[in-house]
Amino acid sequence: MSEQLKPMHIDTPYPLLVVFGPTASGKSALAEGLAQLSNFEIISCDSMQVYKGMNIGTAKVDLCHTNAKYHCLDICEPNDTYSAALFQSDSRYAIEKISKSNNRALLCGGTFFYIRACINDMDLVPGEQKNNPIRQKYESYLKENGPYGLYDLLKEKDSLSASYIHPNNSKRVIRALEMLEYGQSYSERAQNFKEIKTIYDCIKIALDVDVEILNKRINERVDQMFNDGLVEEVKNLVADGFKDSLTSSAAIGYKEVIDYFDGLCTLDEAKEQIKLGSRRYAKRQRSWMRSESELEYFDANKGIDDELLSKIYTFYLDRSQKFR
RNA sequence: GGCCAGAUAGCUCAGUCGGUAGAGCAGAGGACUGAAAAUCCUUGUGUCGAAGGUUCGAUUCCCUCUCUGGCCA
Repeated sequence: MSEQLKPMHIDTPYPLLVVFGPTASGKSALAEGLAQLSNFEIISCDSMQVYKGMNIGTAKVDLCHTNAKYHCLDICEPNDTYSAALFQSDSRYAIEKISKSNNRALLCGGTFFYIRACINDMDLVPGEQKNNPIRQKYESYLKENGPYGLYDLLKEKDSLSASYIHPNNSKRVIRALEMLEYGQSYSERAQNFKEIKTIYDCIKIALDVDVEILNKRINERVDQMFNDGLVEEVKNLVADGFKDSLTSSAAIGYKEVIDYFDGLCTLDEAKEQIKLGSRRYAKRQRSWMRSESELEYFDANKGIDDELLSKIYTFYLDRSQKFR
């Protein structure tokens, strides 16, 4: 506990460049462009691009057609259960590696929670997703007593933590109960969420695209995914037992195609659902970005051109002086 | 041409035994510490198709018209 008082800091030869932006805003193109421009190595911060074989639907870069260095891509099987905690250690390991070769780390991806887990002074309480007897216990309690029954249990054991969580959010309620069994209280942490500092020197930027323009790009991108063979990709994954996975099969673009395979909707309906799901995802990302501190916004309505690239690169270099 | 059924929120539709209306979806805003592309919360005023009539009062009843389905010719 006393160690928590002084924030951890890890030195890197250059400050990290952290790129925020909703899905389809051009983050990947920006990262690729900057890697061509300077000695950046890219750490993908994306909860779905970590899985092998999920390429088209996650808009993953084609590693055969780039000489940029990427990390945290294709690091596990679709049936594995990856998590923020695993990403925390994987991404920090990548930063260490990049630093040793005296390159610059560029974090880029849509899973902002993963970015937070990486750069912030966040220690995560244990919690296996699979074969976890504690979770199984509370999940069956939920089944028997309903969300409010479960919530009452948390109120009994730790009323302060309960006050931070909505009764309907059973996933979080279970997690809070699980944390208690490890001697940790959700509330103790929740009180300090806003105060947590980064452990690296970071320069955070965000790509800004008008909603109407972004929605149009999302629609076009989804159409392109289908042209590129998304259905075939999902079919292959399903043949390998994809549907039993806990996390990866819930990805936008995948769950909808599975519904189509299961006869729950037409292919056109699946496509529309993917567009809708992507739009709503972008909305959640925008909401997250608004609460993210020290974000420098760049207009990306016209896409990623050389002008924007050099503008952002210059900004990064200028801001880097601050850390010297 | 005749008969029937519709026309209400961006969409699909409820409803008002006559006192100007509400759900789902979409949209908007938000939360987020080992599932995060997940999970969860908040948010519904619209010439109730148009004109006229009855009435203290009509989106609701009556009449005419327009449009959309369906059926019969």
